[in-house]
Amino acid sequence: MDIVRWSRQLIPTLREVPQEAEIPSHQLMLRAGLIRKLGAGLYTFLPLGLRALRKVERIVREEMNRAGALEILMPALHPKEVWEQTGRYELLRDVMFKVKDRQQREMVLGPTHEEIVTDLVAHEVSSYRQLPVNLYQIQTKFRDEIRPRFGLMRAKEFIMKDGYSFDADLDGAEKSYRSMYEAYQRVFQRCGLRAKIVEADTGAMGGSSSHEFMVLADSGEDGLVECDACSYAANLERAESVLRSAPSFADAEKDPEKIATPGLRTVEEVAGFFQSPPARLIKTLIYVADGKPVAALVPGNRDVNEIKLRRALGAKALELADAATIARVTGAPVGFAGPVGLSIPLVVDAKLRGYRGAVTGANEADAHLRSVDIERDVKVTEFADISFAIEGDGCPRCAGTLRAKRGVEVGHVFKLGTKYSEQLGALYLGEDGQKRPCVMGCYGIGVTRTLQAVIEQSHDDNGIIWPATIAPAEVEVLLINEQHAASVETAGKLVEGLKNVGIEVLFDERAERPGVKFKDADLLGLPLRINVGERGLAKGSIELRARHSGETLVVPVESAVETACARLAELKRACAPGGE
RNA sequence: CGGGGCGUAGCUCAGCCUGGCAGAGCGUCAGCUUUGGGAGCUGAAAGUCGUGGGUUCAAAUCCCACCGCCCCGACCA
Repeated sequence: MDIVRWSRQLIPTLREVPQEAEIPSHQLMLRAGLIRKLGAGLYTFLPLGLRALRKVERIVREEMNRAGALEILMPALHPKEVWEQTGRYELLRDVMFKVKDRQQREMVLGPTHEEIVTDLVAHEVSSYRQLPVNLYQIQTKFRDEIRPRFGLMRAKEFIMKDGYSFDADLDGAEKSYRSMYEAYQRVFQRCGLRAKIVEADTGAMGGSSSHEFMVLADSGEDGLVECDACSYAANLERAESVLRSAPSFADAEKDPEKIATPGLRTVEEVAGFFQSPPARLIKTLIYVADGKPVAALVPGNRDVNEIKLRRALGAKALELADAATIARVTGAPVGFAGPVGLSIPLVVDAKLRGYRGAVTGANEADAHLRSVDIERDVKVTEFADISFAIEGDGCPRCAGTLRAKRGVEVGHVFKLGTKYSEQLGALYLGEDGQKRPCVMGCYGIGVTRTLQAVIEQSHDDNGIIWPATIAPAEVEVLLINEQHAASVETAGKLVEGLKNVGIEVLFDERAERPGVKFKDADLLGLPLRINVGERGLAKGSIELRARHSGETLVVPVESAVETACARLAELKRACAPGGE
């Protein structure tokens, strides 16, 4: 273990909040001198930031190895052709950085590595005797994000642990998935993170199912719901929900009636006019799916979930229709579309089943219909779940109620099936002499994002509060007056003593005023701090202060190392996975 | 890509509306004083005012174009 002397380090702390940073974790990483920006989504790790990053990586490695995964390192630069084999060159076209070599060969900077690892396994694995195999790497990924933001949370270049399992059959793949799922729980616990596991959509990865590991935070980019009674939790992209009671509205028995609503287009305006809750309205949105117009109907208080809609339609391309298309299809300007009399397919949200007395557009400028009965008046092509769940919906698994939260996705595990192994020829010869594709899983951890998520979840007004397991150093020794000889001597001995028992020490021996050093110590947030000063030494003692609680112990100099050691062990235990 | 904001000293920002010597606080450097929660005094260094063009006797300030950064949205393993 080494000693970090503040005065000989590069720890450029900032008194003020940099203009570029919005959320606490980003501000604190900059202020504590952990990172610096080169450009949008591009960051340099300074020495202390790198130390913390390496600790996260070490935890990830240890848990991957424990679970039997094998570390490899693949290229970040890939020939374009590998990506064309699976069709993902097209699919991920916009997120990939593309470059050419001197011979004008087209290359991409890898945004992920399914194709590359599967190609490897296709060449090197040929028998069921070699399975299962689980390979991972910790490597820099490149994605041309539409909008990098929040520092390391969404960067153009970031470090990711990506792992891939290859099994002979579904049972084996299930076991591999389970084992990674459990390894991930351990990883995040050891990083001091509380990660919520949610059911997730598989997106461009493909595959059958997946779970995301979410760190709850208001600044999180993902919406999710969790049940207040059972363990159900899901990303909003995927979340199902139920209505506890069928809504009933006024005038349900009457026939549809056209009402003049001049200039009223939005749900709020129309709901206000009818003095009804937005839920009484039926929103009719015109989409173009694979070139053909369709109408999607959802309750007025909900939004269309385009992922669900695309799945319901089985469409490859899906986008909102433009104003001209809407006018052609509905005969009315934007804002007055309704389902009655439309001749295009109508996909109706399942939550609209039994809707009576609803208000819809009349397919005519400045007019709406009231007393619409979805079953009686609308030619429903298909009922399907195509809307987002919202706070207060019923849980699909129990009698509980769903709560809406936001989270940062720090890990994602997928069951991939045989999509990649078939396309890239990752086949093995079974016991029976038959060739079969490997059943795959893939598993990602955003390493740099995880580091920042820890800070987002663990800080106060004064600065970072590092979990003991990933702090850039474990104990800060703060020399209050560097001109007081006895203090200097004692601090020096303590630093040596801590080092000798294997503790990582940051020694703040700068010629700064005490206040400056105290403020910097809180900002940087190492778990324990030892203040060595004249006042304490007069009584033969130092102060041992815990960053997370602010609790300060007065400890005799002789037992300072021992006490610090014991305290640190406690703090580390708090991050240990259950049962250890 | 659409909408909004910003770009002046290392950092945070004022000055711009109403054109006329480029400023403050913090930081840095030197000296003195001070030493338990971002000290005090004295002095100093430090800016092509994002870039280019235009208007004007004169542009940080007005106009045009471009670049960069941040936020919201769309999008996203």
